Amino acid sequence: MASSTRDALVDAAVQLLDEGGPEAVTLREVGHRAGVSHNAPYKHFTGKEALLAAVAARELTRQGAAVATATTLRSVLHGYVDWALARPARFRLVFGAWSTGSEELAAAAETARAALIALVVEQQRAGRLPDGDPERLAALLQALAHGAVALTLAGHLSPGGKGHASPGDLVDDLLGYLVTAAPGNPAIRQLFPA
Amino acid sequence: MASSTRDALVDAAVQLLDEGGPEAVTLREVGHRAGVSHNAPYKHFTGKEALLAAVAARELTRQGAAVATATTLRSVLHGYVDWALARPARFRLVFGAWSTGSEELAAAAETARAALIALVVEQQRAGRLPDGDPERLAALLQALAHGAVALTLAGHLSPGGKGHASPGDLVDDLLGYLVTAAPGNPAIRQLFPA
DNA sequence: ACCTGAACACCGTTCAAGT
DNA sequence: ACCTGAACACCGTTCAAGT
Repeated sequence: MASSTRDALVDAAVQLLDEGGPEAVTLREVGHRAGVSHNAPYKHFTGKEALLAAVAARELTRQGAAVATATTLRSVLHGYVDWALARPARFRLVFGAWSTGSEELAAAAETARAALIALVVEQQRAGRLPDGDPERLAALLQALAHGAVALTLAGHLSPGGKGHASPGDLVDDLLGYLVTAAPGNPAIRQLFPA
Repeated sequence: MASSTRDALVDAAVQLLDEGGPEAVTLREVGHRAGVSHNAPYKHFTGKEALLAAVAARELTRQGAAVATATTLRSVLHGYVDWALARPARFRLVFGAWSTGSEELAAAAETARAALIALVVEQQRAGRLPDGDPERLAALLQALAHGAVALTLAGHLSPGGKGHASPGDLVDDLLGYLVTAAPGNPAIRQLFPA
């Protein structure tokens, strides 16, 4: 209760972001929706970017928590894709260009990364993913999911209805190729016997 | 010579974009650097976004031409990554959120896509890539390269120096997995005989 | 400690006017 | 057809002042 104004400001900022994109997030309108004056935000945040960083950190923290509770690697990646497609403005904000690196945001990103790596290790032990540095394999998976969403949002992925590969499809494609190259594949086991 | 002012405006915009990011691109400074008044741009472009769209289209057109002249799939993807890392502001602009879709930009994207698909088809015929829809495979490759760059620029990829996988490394990783799953791999050929 | 109202500098855009 | 200068509305930020 001590600083409920701060939460109200972040809430208003998220609301405006979803409604009209980043240019709709003005400190004046944020303050108005939070029931305070147009420069009250400066009593809680250094400036506009610090407010947006708080929004991004909260969003990424929730996303990281969702990753931690997920059980399968595929569901994590599909959850990532679904979130980004449903809330494109939040997705762009979280991974946008920050002039000052918020440590809160970095911590949230690290949590999500760790959860993903744990799932990769688990799948590697089951022989369903290739061997090798799990961090690097996790980076490969996240990069593909991220890029597929980003290109889709930018309209640069299969503009026509022909080769209509959705981000979810591409995630499944990659997982399939990795399974093929995994030690659990009998053909691969023959090539590289234990 | 008819509209050299237009080119001067685009040149100035690119220069400002590289120097100080998108917020440094103000119509006033663009006009000043082009040697005209602060609202002369309105005689050549609908508004600021149209000017930025022209910048993006020119950049993507050049990128597409580079793809068309490249000989190997790997060199195309590494060229994409190197360009994005060297000119992050241009990369972000090209794939940013456009409220109005410039057809010039869309055409440039289509050209680059077609060149990439042609290279994929060629590699498939050589048995060095898995079979299947080449458009979809091209989308997979582009999505990975794009996502690896985007996460790196956002600082969300291997922040520590430990699992230091660069975008170029991830591109090579994916190509390696795809080669493993390709018909040219003897183990795979044994599983799926022609 | 938290908030307000006025004020400043800056920017995108419009308009009347010039050649 | 292309350009200029003034003007308008809007926004981020600062400041003096209030409780």
